[in-house]
Amino acid sequence: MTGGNRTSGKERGSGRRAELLSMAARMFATRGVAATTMREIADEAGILSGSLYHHFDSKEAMVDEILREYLNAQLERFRRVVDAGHDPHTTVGELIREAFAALHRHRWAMAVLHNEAGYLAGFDRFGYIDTANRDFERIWVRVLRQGQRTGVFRAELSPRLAHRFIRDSVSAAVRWYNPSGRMSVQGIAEQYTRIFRDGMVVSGRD
Amino acid sequence: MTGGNRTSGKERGSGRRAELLSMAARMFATRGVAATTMREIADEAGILSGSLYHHFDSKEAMVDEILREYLNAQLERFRRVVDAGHDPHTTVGELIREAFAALHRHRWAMAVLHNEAGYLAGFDRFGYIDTANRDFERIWVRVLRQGQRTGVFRAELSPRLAHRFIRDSVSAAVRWYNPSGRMSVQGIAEQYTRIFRDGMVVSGRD
Amino acid sequence: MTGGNRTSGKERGSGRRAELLSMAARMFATRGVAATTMREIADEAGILSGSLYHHFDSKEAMVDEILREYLNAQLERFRRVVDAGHDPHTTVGELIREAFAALHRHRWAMAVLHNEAGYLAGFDRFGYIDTANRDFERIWVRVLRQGQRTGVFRAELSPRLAHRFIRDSVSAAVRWYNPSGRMSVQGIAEQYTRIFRDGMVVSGRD
Amino acid sequence: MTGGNRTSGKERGSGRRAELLSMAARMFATRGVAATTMREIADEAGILSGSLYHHFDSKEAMVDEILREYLNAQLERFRRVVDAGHDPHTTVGELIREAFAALHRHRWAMAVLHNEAGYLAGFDRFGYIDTANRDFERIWVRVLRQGQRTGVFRAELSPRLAHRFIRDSVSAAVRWYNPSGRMSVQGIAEQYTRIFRDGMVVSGRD
DNA sequence: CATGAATGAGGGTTCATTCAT
DNA sequence: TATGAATGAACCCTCATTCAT
Repeated sequence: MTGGNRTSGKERGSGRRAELLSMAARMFATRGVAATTMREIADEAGILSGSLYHHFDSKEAMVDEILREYLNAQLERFRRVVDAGHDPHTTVGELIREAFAALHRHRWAMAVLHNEAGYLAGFDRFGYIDTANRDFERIWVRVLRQGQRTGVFRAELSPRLAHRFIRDSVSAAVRWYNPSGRMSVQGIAEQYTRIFRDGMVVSGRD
Repeated sequence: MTGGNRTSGKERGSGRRAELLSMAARMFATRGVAATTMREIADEAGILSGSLYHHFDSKEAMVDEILREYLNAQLERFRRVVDAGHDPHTTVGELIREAFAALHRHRWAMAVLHNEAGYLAGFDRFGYIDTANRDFERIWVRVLRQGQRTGVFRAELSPRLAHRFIRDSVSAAVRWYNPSGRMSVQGIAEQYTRIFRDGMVVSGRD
Repeated sequence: MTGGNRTSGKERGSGRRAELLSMAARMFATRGVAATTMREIADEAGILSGSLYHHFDSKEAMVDEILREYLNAQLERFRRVVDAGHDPHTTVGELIREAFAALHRHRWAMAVLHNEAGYLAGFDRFGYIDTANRDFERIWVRVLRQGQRTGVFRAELSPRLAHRFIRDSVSAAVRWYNPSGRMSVQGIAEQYTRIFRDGMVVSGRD
Repeated sequence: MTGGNRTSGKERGSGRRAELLSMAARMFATRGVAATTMREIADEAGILSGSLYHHFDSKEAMVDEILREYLNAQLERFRRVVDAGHDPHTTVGELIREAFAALHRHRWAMAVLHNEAGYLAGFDRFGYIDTANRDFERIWVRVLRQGQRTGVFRAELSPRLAHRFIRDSVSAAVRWYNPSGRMSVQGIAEQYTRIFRDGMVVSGRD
């Protein structure tokens, strides 16, 4: 009765729950969902596999919760960015910044989402991922189109393709990004943003 | 490793073999390796699961063969590109072209490699993937550095990061690229190359 | 075994207890003992499954109590009937009436006893069921034999078989008897008694 | 490829299959379906539990096959009896004879059907049991009504109740009937038929 | 080459039960 | 009395793999 609000049979908000979920997220991201067993998660937590079911309805439910939390939070952030009403150039910069911030904050969820897309597509219950992806795309495409109309972004680029380009580059980085490594998330963000905006070739050429 | 000769007890080069391997590759790529069962592959081929073992030593062996073929072919192609001795700008263009060509030719192998990195890392026998990745990186980094020295590419970019950027963007595209869709692989390649080189922002701004 | 006193560590006689036991009996009867989980019983009662153990030692103990109560009460009634000293014809009629009365009063216990005989036989602790069954048989067989001696009942019938016949017909009815349905327990009893006594064929034929 | 005709994924007609199914039927009947584990069945057959799934899709599928075989065969037999066009008195006699014959032939299936009605009702896939029960009832009720019209059977009896009476008496006998015991199935049938027809009380009385 | 029966390990999940709070 | 977290054993089922035919 720590959290107070009940959802689907199992309580949310308890510290233990969050802890277990975070462990699971890391393992799902690192080894793959199918390749991570409930027993392994339980072992890592120092409990028996059966005890996990006191907190979560199923393995799928754990994945579900991990993904939903990330998707909701990120959509919220993205919406706040576009609602701020900056010019497209600035907005895109902010969106990229938020995307990289997620690389840090929601590292494991992003990795699961990125790595297991095919696997998750096999389950009806994860249909909302597609929906969320379309929501993300709509946000990006709108601001990219705006930028094209105002002459900031190249008119010959397909906004949907450009969105996928950015999305995939950032998402894929989750696989090699090391929070305790030399490259900070800001460092990567700066370099990537540079390429997105101005490319690798020095101006004046080509 | 040229084919036609025997490797690990099972014969190579037979048409049936290639057919089975291609089916398996598609399924591994689409549903995930762990989530694709030997029986499913056999079902798809119209044989019993046990019969697969007349062609391949194990499931891992199938994945192995799929990946090795791709990695060897692609390394070969990349080497031929750099050996041609063009200037860095042209070479990078050619490398990108080859990367996108692989998106078409080795679609499933690329997808498996991209999606299952974490899973495959758990097996000793797939250690050569890391080796190959380092080989790829070395090739890219060398030509990018050359371009920076000759002033073609921005000096402030990390060549290794730039490589990852390109590699990830292309690899991730395997997940949504549809050979029978509206966007041809050349179309995608052109737009991506444009961004890699010149960015999304129209010159003269920012 | 009169109630009110303590038996095996848990108190008897509390209203809550009886309520829980009645719920459990209904569920055991409807879904089967093995197929009814302690959690389901607890859910129905609005408590947690662990809390059931404040009232009962175990699931078996619940079944035990349900069955014992019924068996004791029914044996007691049967004995009172035979102790009344009526003629066999009347006594059998009274016994049948009591059997059908139990169909109403001890509906769930009868159903459990009837349905789960095989399952319960696997437990030592339910050995008393066999004993009780033999007690019942002894009562019936004695009065049936008496009736055969006095010429009321057909001499060629096996009293033990006749007893089983009656017992099974009544017990099995528990499965489709619906207290709020059109057929009252008295109505069923009358028709069944008619068949037991005089058969379905109109007199004078065959 | 022994049987030749395929049904739902697993082959029928193989001797091993029938053997396994018969073992399972006996165990389901004796201990209860829920209380019989796949491992126990496999142990009894001298194989590992996983191997059972080479022959059957699931535990439910085994129960299903056991019940379907019995229900289909018995319905067929009953229909053949009524199609013979005898008078109601004879027909009912034949039906009872067939019912007791099933007690011998389909002993375990009958027991499962009789004992686990409540449990099986929880599964959608066993909905056909209800249908079959209604088919049986229709057959019986029709011939009983006919008999009432022609004056053979007491008019005051409810045909549906009478059917249940007979059905339940016979079905319940499966629980104590012992094929190697003193009482033959014919012996039981004769006594039961006597009661059904003429009751226990000697004619002329009451 | 293919079949079909089997293995053996393990996977997700359930469930009666316990116990500190 | 009740909670909630955990146990531990078992359950149904899956799956890569083997092998006699």
